[in-house]
Amino acid sequence: MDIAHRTTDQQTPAEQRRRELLEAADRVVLRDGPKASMNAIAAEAGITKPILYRHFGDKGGLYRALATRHTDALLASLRASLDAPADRRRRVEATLDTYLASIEAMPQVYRFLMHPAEESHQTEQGFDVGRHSAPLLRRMGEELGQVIAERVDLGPAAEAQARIWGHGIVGMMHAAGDWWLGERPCSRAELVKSLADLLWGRLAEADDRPGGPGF
Amino acid sequence: MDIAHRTTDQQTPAEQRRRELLEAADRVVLRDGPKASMNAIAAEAGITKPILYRHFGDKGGLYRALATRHTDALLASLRASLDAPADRRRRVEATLDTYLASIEAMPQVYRFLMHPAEESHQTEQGFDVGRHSAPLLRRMGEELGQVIAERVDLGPAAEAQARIWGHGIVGMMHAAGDWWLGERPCSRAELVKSLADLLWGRLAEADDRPGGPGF
DNA sequence: AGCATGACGTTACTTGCGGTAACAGCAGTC
DNA sequence: GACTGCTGTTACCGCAAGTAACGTCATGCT
Repeated sequence: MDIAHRTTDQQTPAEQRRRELLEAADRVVLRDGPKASMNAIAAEAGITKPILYRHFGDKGGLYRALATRHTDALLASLRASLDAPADRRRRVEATLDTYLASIEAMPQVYRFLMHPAEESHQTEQGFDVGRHSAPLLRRMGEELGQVIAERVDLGPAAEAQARIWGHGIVGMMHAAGDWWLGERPCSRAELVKSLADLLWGRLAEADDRPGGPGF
Repeated sequence: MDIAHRTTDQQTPAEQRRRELLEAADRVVLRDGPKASMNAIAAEAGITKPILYRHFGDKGGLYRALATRHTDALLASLRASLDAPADRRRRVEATLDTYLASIEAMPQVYRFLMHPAEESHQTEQGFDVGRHSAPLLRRMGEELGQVIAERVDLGPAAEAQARIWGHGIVGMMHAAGDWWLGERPCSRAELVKSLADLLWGRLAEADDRPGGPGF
């Protein structure tokens, strides 16, 4: 009685098993969202709970492993867009579009990554507030900040500025994408163009409207 | 035996009670974060669970009531900054600063509003993905989009553009603020200035750095 | 061979939370 | 005085996370 067909024989059975479990978990999370239960995941994998716990420690561990996989994949495609040989505006638009296309194609994955619904029975309160935010946003922000620092000449205090911009731009992309995905008020291309325009300072350039409210 | 000192006698006991319960819940959520249990909240209010459920239906109802209170408060102060009589750059900076000052002053509240950790025992999967995002972001985005549409002359397709920008800018502010609150890499004033600079198109103006990586 | 180690797997349990009966006191009110 | 409606209670259900204790088979060491 052998396993039906293993993808590659070139790795330890433990790693192989872990991959299988992660893939099963993936299927369940894609189907049920972040509220997928450990029982359900175990059942999907054809086993029972304690094995999951032996492999991943706790639910957070499993989810972290899943998130890392997807995050890595998304970051890889973003890096590709960021590294395309074109002028800055083109690269920015390509990156925005890549991100939006990804979340559009896999909304469940996106939702899982952004709202992990964490819970640790013993979180200390107070100082490390922001830590619970979706780690994907942080990673993307840091990454983009680094790219900006490398490529754009920002004068003094460039380092700090670049990081701020990285996180800010990622947040802009994320929030706009989240809203767009829910309401679909326009095409993806329009959204990309509008966001790029925003980054290109069109808010500052535009005139006031006649008869402003404050006067 | 009278209640110690009631704020106003001008309301029905039911409303009065509801306010008291919400204040107790507030205290617990501020102390324990979003994972505060209904038991704990009930205990803090000096009563037991079923009363909470009679007043708020379920946990989501209570949290929604709490969130609405805080969201309204934050939006009110943001509107004040947005309406200050000054030029656009000043208003933008004032609004950013107001937001950041708020989350800096009440990080627990902020965390609660942004990560409600919702759960409904019967969520349908698929179409309404983004719905679970923090409603505060949506409200702020819509609000800002409206303000932009009212005040800024954007030519054709102004409506759509303004909403996109509203959500985008709010997302930028949020993500940058979240990161900043966690790492405190610079002063609030510096963060405000950098973000305003980003919105003012300094990313587009800046030169490439000598020796870009692509070539 | 004999035996220890350790991965894989199970059943059955504990704990804790959201949520819900079912019941008890105590207004007002016709 | 009984009816209504509010306050409050204890005690329970269902369910999910996480754990304990046990069984089983392969491997490798002496």
